[in-house]
Amino acid sequence: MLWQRERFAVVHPGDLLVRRLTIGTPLSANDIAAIERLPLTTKELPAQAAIVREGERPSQCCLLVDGFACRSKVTDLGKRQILSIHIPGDIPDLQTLHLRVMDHDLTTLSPCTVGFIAHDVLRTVTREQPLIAEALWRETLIDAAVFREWIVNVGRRPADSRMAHFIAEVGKRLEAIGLATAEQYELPMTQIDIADALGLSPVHVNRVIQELRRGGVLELRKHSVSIRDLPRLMELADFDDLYLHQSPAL
Amino acid sequence: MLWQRERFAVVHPGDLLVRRLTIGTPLSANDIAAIERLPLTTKELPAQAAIVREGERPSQCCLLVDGFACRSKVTDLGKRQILSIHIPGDIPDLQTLHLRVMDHDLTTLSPCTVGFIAHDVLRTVTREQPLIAEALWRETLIDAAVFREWIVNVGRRPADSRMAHFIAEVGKRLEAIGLATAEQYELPMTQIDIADALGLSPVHVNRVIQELRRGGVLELRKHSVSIRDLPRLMELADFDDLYLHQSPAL
DNA sequence: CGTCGGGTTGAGGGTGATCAAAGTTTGTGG
DNA sequence: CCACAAACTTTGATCACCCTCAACCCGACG
Repeated sequence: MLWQRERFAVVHPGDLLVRRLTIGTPLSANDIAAIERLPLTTKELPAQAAIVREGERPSQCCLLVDGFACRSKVTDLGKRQILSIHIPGDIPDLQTLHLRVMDHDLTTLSPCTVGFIAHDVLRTVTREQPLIAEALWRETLIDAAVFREWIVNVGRRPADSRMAHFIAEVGKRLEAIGLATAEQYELPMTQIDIADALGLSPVHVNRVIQELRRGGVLELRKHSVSIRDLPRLMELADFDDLYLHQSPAL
Repeated sequence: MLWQRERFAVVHPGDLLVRRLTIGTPLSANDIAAIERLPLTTKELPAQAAIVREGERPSQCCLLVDGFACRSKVTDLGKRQILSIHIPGDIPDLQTLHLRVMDHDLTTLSPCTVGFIAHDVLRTVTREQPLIAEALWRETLIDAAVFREWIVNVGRRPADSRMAHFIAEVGKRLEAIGLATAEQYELPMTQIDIADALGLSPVHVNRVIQELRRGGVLELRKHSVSIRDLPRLMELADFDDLYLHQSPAL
């Protein structure tokens, strides 16, 4: 992943945020300037590091500048469920701005660069510039739309379809930020992680991957995804990218 | 449900909204007045009526004044997944304020009274009074928190536990608005609906209900839930109400 | 009284879980 | 650079949870 870190090192984290927010909401020059002025302290984290944990009351939000992270919960029986995957440009704990206590964990999947923005600064800006508030609000709404699709995925799709949907979603989102082509991307997750994201056992995930490989749909080897037959994948996945709301709000 | 409709008929829908929003966010008298001034057109709907459908671009949000509703999606194989249950005081399509196109359906479960608030009015108010925006934003964040818990529920809990969790959640939320005691409430859902909410088959839902009944945990008969052993239910459900964020934001 | 939606029951099967062990890759320290 | 450990992947065998199909029952309602 080193190439990736270096690639993003040249991008100012504030720019990353501006680029992201202006996709959905038309911001004024004034708004954009305000976002760029946001004080941001960046930090490097190793893989598998906790960014925030369930029960904590953070006083800042985290902008993922580089690397992959995920949100997860653990049941009383010790089973882990991954709730979402996060990629550069995401603000995976934006909800802490208005929900004080974390109801789940946020963890890095790969080595990450994260930028932290203090809640009080963010709250001041959003109160003074309503369009910034709306742009951020919209981000959390897209988040929720993805959660909804995941409920459908784990609730109603068979394992192969579930897997295909997951691969399609992550690919689509990486493509939107220029980190993937339609058929090839890096995914720093073990089969155990994928199992936790899909609500399956690791053993079954392994078998599904092999089945998709044999079927010529996709290759999935050591953190690298290659889609061999995109139409088949999409059909198997029952994938409709509407829920990602990647086109502008208006 | 008639007693319920009459009960709520005396409450002005605007009050319902004020009461709900002030739980989480401290609003000024000015804010409260603005909310009460919001023009609201109410409408009566029968059970099983579509309020908004996937693909539509509504120009208003819907405040559920009385009755039950749910959000759902259908896969290409025709399987339905219910994404959330909504009770009086909820604004189940608040996300349409910033995400133009609906990515799922919103349907009544019982006869409902709904109040509609135009997007443009809502947008004006939220831009002028940031605390109202924050209060509404917070509502959508709690929504998302519930979605997350549902991912865990369908992804990682066995059928009986899943059922128990669902019953516990709805009870807890109804209790918060004074529509249920801890052990008794009305739930206008068929076993088919419950199956679609839990990602199970109707037949299996039936068997799980019987098992819980025999075990003395709960009764569930024709739209009426009676919890016989609340501690057992909670334990079985692995239920922690943290994710409902029912205590104030601050 | 007949119909219809919903609940209940039984039989049989399949998807995916669990358990266990053997490969394989990765990383680390000597 | 090699040796070793740890983490991850793969495979096989067995099992259970839950699904499907099909029939029947029941109460509500026209």
